[in-house]
Amino acid sequence: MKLSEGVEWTAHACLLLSILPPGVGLSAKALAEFHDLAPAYMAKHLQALKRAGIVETSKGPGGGYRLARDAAEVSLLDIVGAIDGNEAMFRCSEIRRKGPCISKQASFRAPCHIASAFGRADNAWRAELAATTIAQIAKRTAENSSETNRDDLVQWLSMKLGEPFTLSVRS
Amino acid sequence: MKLSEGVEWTAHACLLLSILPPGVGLSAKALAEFHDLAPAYMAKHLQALKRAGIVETSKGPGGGYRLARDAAEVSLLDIVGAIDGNEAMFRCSEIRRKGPCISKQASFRAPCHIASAFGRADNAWRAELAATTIAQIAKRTAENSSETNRDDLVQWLSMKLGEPFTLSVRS
DNA sequence: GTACCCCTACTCGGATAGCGAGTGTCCGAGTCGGAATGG
DNA sequence: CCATTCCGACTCGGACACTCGCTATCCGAGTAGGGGTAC
Repeated sequence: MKLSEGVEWTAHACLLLSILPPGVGLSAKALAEFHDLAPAYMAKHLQALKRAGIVETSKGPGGGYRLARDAAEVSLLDIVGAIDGNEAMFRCSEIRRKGPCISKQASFRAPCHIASAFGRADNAWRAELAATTIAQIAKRTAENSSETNRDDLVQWLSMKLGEPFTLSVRS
Repeated sequence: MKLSEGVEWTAHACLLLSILPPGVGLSAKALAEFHDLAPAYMAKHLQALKRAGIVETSKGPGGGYRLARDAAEVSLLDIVGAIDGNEAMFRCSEIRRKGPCISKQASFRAPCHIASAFGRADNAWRAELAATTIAQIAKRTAENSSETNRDDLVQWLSMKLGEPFTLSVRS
């Protein structure tokens, strides 16, 4: 019952990608370096994001990963689904139908109430994640960041992109 | 991000224990047999329930497992905590503090908004499970069970307990 | 007949193997950009 | 000076080992109850 480590990695990666100008991307190596993570492993997770249609890729020099759609259209649930899959945490194997005291005349038209309860909990969890987008997180993070941190970020991105970079608020 | 199989096993086991008269228990072997499960593995999970204080045990002939408190005081969250632990699914490792563009003057007084969002989702999930008790599930299951199923259950329990057993609604 | 004792069967409880998903890494396929070259 | 070609470096993408936690099992510790025996 533990979320994959890659969820945290890719969520932060998407957060970084969301502040780039449209059409501009960053390589897996750069995205890993930014948070001091293993480059190869980060690349593996980013491939999962691409398979899910969250990011697009370009090969060759100057290529890399960029968001495939607006940051307001990328939810945390999308990222979780891309990395860990969309299966429910609780998977009912209908053990109530097994056992010695189940006769052939037994009927189970009603759903298993244990599975139903876990299903409701799962829906509540997913609803909360679906309601949180990368754009929202980026906005809140920007509002709480210090001047120093912003300057360092701008300088680092300018170096990595090979062109002057300025922070701009995107919807 | 998958719940342990033992959660389903022990939830159904608690459901069965909840309809027994006070002070009466069932052995791990019988609880496993009832749903056609591996006895040794079921015993392992039941030990986890005991460590969590959900069930009590008695050794020797006639002994076994019984609920340590009223079924209305046992929630699905208690069971999940006993089997899978109480740690949050998302564990923030604060990677935002790592990396080359974090200077010594950087300040992170505000919490990580990604971790906050996952924390809210976790709380929603746990709240739903905490609000569902074994007693509620037993009540709903009883209301939806057929006459045949109830008779088979009564007969099986009478045999296992070695004394006549009758179904009674408990709060 | 009664009280005591022992013994057996039954139960829990922790210690011990096996396996699969997640973790971590590497090398090949493809592509863009620029340098070199010839006109 | 300009167009073309070729080469190199950079990037993604999938294929390949490794580790840890869940799965699964077994055997020893402890106990209640019943049968046997002595009084």
